[in-house]
Amino acid sequence: MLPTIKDVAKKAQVSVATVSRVLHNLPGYSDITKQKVLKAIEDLGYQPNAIARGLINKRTQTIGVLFPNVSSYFSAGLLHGIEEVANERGFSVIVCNTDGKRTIKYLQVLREKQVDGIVFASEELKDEYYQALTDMRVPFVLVNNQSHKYSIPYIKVDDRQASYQATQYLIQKGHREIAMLAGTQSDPIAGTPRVEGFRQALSDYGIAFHESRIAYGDFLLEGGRIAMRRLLDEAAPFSALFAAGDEMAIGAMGVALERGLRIPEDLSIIGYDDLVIAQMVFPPLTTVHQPLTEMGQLASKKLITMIESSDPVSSSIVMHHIVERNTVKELNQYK
Amino acid sequence: MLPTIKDVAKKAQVSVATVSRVLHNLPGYSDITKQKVLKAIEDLGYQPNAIARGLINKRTQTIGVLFPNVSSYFSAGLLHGIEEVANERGFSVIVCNTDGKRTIKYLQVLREKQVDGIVFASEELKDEYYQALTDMRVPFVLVNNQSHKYSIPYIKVDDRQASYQATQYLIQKGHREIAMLAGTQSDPIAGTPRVEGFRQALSDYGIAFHESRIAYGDFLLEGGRIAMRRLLDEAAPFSALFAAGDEMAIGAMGVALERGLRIPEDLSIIGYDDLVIAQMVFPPLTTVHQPLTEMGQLASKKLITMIESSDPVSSSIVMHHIVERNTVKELNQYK
DNA sequence: GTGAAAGCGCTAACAT
DNA sequence: ATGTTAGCGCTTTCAC
Repeated sequence: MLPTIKDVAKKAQVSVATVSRVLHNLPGYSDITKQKVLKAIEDLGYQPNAIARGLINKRTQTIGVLFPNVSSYFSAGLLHGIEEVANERGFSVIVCNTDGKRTIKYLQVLREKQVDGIVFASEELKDEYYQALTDMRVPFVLVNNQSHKYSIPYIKVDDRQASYQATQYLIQKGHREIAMLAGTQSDPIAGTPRVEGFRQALSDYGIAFHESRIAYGDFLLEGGRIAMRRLLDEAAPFSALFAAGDEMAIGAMGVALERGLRIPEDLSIIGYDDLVIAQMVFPPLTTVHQPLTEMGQLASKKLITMIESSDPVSSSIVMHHIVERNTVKELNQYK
Repeated sequence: MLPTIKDVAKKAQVSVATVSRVLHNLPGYSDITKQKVLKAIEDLGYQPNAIARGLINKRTQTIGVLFPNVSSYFSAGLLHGIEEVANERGFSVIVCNTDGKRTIKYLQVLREKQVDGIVFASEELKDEYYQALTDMRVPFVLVNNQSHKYSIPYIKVDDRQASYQATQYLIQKGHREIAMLAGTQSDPIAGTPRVEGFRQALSDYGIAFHESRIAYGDFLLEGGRIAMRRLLDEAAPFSALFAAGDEMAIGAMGVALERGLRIPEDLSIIGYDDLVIAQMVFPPLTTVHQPLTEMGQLASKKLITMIESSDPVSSSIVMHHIVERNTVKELNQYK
């Protein structure tokens, strides 16, 4: 049995109340008692029981984080940031991999475990989830994700604008025949807005939009490969490609290379996300950087602010930027 | 305030003991009371408080996982497996990013939070950690890591053998001039054993070992790049390279490509780990597969077995295997 | 300056 | 079949 506060009290020959006082640096004991207590704690190797504390304080100093897929690079980056500031502020984090179907179940678990707040990442906030979340009466924030229906603090980049700029970047490098590898068509967060940004940029620069030059993937490597083949086989020729996710961009690079296309000489590619792999592939991928760690940090900060002060916090649109590496060629005619 | 068992009892007009009984499907109540209780639970939206439960049961149904770096691909894969089976068995997981220096602090937190067990991943088990761990009196397992001093269940691949086989694979493809990109020289887990396997294979096949043909990196991309340049500049020429980690292998690929070497035509490369990126680079990397998810699953299974039965469990050497992709060329003279 | 005691939400032994 | 009660380890009010 681990030593409890009672053991300490007995050993120091004081009451548990006094032990508790010195534990919390509250006033009300002589210096000599303090020493006795400290010594007893030391001798016994006593450490307070956070469970018992939590029962009284109604605070567990624990937050829950829900991801659809913990092992994606994306989640890993966010988690890193979330865990970092949570830790600094004295909170632990319970990770939950919803796999897109265990969300409700996990919310229940988190409620039973009495977490003090929740980070809800990369998944659409369905009504059902919203309901469960508000029922628990703890604050929560959305990451890489936003709700139009409810006003919940969120942290994300402006997908539409980032896509616009990625497209614009290609245009400014002299490209006019540009194809797009879009994400899941139905995805209201990372799907539609990125396509809109792309189309808007083309339109603003007076470039006709060819429906054939857009193919839909699922953000994953293999989906990117398949969509890329379709593009290469069926679309009007293009000199540049905007992929709405790095994995897809990398899949596309592979397909292009297999077909003997050199990158960027024969085909320019710009990705989206700036996953760590973007700098590992050859040639290194030019892409839109999303500050994942920072987003995670912000999420924790906002959440903990809400937990500790219960006053409302604002949402954040974090800055993306284009990281120029070696997959986009400047076309001669513009030089 | 969330409803408590008392609220349910009052509403159902029974005692809390009865509510507790139906909650746990224990015998001792009529069907009619059961209905009343169930209805009250439903109406109130009651969910039990796991903190209060934990205080009594001395079980929190929570495990802690310590990683030196949560956001590495490596940890992400392990975490995935760990979380998956933990969840199936009714446990939550608290992640801790030790960053190589917060280990002791985290162990303290996990103790205070009364976790039921701990997965200690990818970090050397120093005496100090061992001490803290045993002091908490909860079971723990080691992943990708092992202790020679203490007998703690661990899960890992046989690094020495895997390296031997990777080297052997190159030899069997006809290569005799083989260089190695090793990991951190002092790393007793993933460093030394891999070098030993490499040397042993060369020796067994009667190939002389050139000290110049081995360069040390740090398992990371950039370290791999630097070491590769050194190899290319200073080592006796070689037709094949064994990199003790995929990130380093990919860094080496980039350097080779930059120098105009074609892979695998001019240089064959085999990696180690089979991180998801291995299949994303071009050409796809031949490498030694480590079943990360499976290792994570095993870790959870063993740990939970220890928690629930407190009888000892064995260690596991999990199977690696070589995944043949396109970075190793079969040399003509052997055809 | 210090202690006794109530109680957080729940379980389990003991009554009835 | 159902209720009463004593804690689990801690915090905190109230006495002294």
